[in-house]
Amino acid sequence: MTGETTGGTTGGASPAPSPASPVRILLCDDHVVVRAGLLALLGSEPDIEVVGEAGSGEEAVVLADRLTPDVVLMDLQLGEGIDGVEATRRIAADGTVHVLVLTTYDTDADITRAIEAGATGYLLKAERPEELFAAIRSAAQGRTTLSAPVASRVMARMRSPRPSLTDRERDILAQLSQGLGNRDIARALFISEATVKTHLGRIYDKLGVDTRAGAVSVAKEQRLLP
Amino acid sequence: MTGETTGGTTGGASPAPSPASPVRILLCDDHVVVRAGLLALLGSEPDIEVVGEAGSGEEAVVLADRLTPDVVLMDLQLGEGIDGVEATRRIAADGTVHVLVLTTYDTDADITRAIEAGATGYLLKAERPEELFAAIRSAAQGRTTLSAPVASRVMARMRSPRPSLTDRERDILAQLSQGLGNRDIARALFISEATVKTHLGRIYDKLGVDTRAGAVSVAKEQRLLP
DNA sequence: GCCCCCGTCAGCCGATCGGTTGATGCGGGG
DNA sequence: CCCCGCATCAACCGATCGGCTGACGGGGGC
Repeated sequence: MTGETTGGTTGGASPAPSPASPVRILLCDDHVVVRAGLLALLGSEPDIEVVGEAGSGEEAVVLADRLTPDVVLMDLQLGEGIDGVEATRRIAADGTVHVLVLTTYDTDADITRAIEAGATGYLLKAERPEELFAAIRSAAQGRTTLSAPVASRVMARMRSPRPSLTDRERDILAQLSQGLGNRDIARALFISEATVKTHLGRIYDKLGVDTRAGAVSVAKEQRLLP
Repeated sequence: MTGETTGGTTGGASPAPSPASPVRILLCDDHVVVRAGLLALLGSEPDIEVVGEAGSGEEAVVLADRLTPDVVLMDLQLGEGIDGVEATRRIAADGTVHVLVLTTYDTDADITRAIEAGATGYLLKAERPEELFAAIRSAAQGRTTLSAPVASRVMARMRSPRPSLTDRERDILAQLSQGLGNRDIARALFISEATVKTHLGRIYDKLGVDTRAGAVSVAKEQRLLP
């Protein structure tokens, strides 16, 4: 289906990102003031046009499908409902709409999850407006832009082996952060205590700790849990 | 010094919040887009004038002193330097400038710390613009406005005794969240293991948990730690 | 076909934790 | 002056944790 993704001078009928037709934007953020801010900021740029606003992930998915904007500006923290990563995944799934993540946090977990979900770029809200404009124009053409601190983290992550947990380890960690003991975790996940201990040991290794309290602390800090 | 705090029709020379002279606002937020958003949003209101912007707590304290705005719109999370609570404390100290907290989180700890620091109101960024305008006008006259969810939490807190920790308990909790064992915590704080255990027991009681992992989890969630 | 990763499980041991009871000293408010 | 909240410490006990070694099966990649 998708066929031609970008190219620069597609002779298509309607959505041709060129100096003639502005970049069409869909905003997604659960905070009214942030949406208003982006609206005002982007209003000053003649070649950028906001065609829609979404206050939730679900809304963004629907509007992205209906409006087919060039770029969706997506926050990762969306309060109720699906989070920004999931919304990004669904919107970016068919490859027609580019998602540019614009959020507050530059934690490893957020960045990698967003990129894995198919985000075209990752910017921080503290970024200078010029950077945002440039990133939007890049994203419209499918080019990736990362904030400087984000780029640093990505590079660092590429170098270091792997601080990523398996699905099962995340399950264990989730129970652990409820303060459950090994026996209770085992019961909750329908496995034996021995297995729980095995997983915990590996979690400690990966997070660089050696106690459950430390593991919970690191997990919360790196936002490895919902 | 302070003398007349508010009154409604002070015959003073310069700062008289009346329909004639607009409410003078100082913005404080470390995110450019948020400041831009507030600027745009408030620009639509004729009786509200933004007289300054600060990107850090320190800057806000200086500008509040120099510009003596009617209201400071203050975010609590400010990245580098002093946080919004500390900035609020310093600005609100002499009672001439009202601080209206406008932030993302409605956790108990944030709310109470902000109010204790002297904030005149507490709004969430997800609030409707009309609420924000109304709150600003109220704050200019020293009247308190709370977002609905914030008000609920405050009421709930008034009813329930006090999930607040003592200073020493917070010290213990901080060490605990580093994943330290009782012996290490004792050494770090120059007390005996027995004392650490005593404090921990009380912390468990107050947080409604019975393990160290659970305590760290609750502490992180309620933002009881820096 | 082999190997590696993932998830599962077992047993052992010393160290640590959580709960309990009880005691001391210091400071502030009634 | 007495009481209470806070911080400090002691000793004890059973339960739990963390580290270790070793094992098995299934799925994916080479």
